[in-house]
Amino acid sequence: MQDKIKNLIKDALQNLGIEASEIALEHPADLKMGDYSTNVAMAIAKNVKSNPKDLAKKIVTEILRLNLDKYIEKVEVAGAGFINFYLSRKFFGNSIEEILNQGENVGKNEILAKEKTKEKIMVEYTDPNPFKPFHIGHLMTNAIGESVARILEHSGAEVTRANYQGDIGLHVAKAIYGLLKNPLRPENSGHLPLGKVEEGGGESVSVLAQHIGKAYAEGALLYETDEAVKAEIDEINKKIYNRGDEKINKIYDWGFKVTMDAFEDLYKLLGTKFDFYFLESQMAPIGEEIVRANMGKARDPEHGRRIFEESDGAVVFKAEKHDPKLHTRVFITSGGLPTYETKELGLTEDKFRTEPNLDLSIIVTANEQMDYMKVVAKAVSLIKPEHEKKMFHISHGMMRLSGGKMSSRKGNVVTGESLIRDTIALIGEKMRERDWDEKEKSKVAEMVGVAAIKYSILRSASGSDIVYNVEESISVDGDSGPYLQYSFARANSVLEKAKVENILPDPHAFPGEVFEVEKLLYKFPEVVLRSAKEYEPHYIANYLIEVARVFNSFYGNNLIVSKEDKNSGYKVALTFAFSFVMKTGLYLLGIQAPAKM
RNA sequence: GCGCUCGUAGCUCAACGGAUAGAGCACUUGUCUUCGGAACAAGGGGUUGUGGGUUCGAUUCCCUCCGAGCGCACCA
Repeated sequence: MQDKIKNLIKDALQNLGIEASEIALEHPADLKMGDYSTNVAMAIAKNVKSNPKDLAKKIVTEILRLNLDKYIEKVEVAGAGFINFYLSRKFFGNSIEEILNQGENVGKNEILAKEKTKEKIMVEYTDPNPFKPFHIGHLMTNAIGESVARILEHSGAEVTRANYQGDIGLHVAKAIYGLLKNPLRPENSGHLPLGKVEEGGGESVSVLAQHIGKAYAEGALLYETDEAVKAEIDEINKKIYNRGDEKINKIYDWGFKVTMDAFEDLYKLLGTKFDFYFLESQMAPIGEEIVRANMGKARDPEHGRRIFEESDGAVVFKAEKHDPKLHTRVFITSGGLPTYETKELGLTEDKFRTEPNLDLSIIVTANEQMDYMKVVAKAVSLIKPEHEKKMFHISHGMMRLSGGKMSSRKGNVVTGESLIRDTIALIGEKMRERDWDEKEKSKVAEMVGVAAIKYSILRSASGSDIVYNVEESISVDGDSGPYLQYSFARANSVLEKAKVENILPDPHAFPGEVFEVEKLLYKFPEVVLRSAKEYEPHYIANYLIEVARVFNSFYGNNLIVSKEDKNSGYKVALTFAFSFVMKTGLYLLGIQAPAKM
């Protein structure tokens, strides 16, 4: 449709003897101003020495003369010289029919399927560290990464999901120190932040992981304040590296498994299934080898300098020599240990070894890591330019807390895990009156709770920080994930009723008027496309909220299922179309759509 | 100090250089014997941080200043 209108405008201009290179066609902000709108008249008025409004009128006359498409109802000049196109009843009926044919495939496109081969994309996200709590930042990268992965799949790419975790390092030593101090035994389970131990028998991995999180916090605190403890933790750190101490090995292996299992439970809840797990300990040697190989002999062709050099006993990369906005970073410490930068280098290499035909490697992290990611990318561009061209970094804002002190509850910080559990509990409370099977209820509460959190992350552009208000908690009405799910569940029960009353969807039985929902539904594929091109899920989130609002309004003002109404079949078709768009849209955000809630 | 990101209603956020800057929350009022009230209908609330510039047109692009967040060598 878009192309049709563009061509129509082009033809009209040509007949008027006017050259126009690019024709901007957009949807007006207000539905009253038509379905498509162009500003060509204003843009070129100056060149042809005419006032925009007169020019617009001329163009419209020419368009009308060129014979209208059956899908275009009318064309008007408005405002300062806009040309607005109104689509016909038939067009909307048609678009509803199209959505019904596509079902949950609605909005699919093939921009990432070049010449019938799918583009291979790896998305790395979440990246929590074993022995540390799953915090709110991990929740953010997970929500964004999963959504981006799904959007790219919907655009024809073959996506693999990767997770990268710091399985060694000082943080592990701190946690193990804490665990040595407070071993986990039944008699001193007073150390546990004990709520109830879930589901029978022994402690769940979730509770055990919380215990490890506390141990880490204690170790981290004492590391800063107590010299003796600091020395002790440094000693533990060495033992972890060389695996020389049997007791520590045992605790390490146990703790690693517990935290990784606890993460896995969360991924399941959040709807993520990873294809690859990369571990820092394994990336380190790969990175070190690259660094060593590029000292001395290897040269940056452009500047003729060594890429890595020694400085104060450490191996550094002076990125500012290549780009004044970058800075020097240490790759190998004076103590001979590889830093995160080196491991990142190894990770990049390992990703391309794992997936040799990778077309694009996307990494999702918080923007606090932006600058050093740029330094690493610069290093990669000098060592393996072919890899650097295939790397893309999505950096998102941080989740900040406002409204009251977060520690005011149980003297605890809000971790990602506790936020999820609290939100689900809140939803469960809201559903208490429902006389459903308990298992079903808690399943739905999980879906709704996760939706509330994911939506609150994905509703705004991913670059900026988002503020989470502890006191008001995550929103469940109005502009929220549950609102989207609710409108879907509602549509679903209307469709159930239609089934019972034996009213079949009929996209041809349309009434004279065009409902506002229809004016939004056909835009879904465009929105998906934009999200895919910009790696920005929030366009979909904003779109869905608008559609949901308009559908709820339609629902409120119309009796959809009615034997008396000859247009009922059309309204049912419309409701079907809405439910497909909503379900698919939610899926792209990584949110499930329960049939009832 | 340097670099990056940002500043929109009381709060949280939208607006691919376009038309009267839009939503939700909160506040005020109305709808409840129709398919799900996690809803619908309506109302008040704005000099888009400041001052310039580019443009037919600027919340959007450029510059000044003010303010915030993040990052700037052996942590990740």
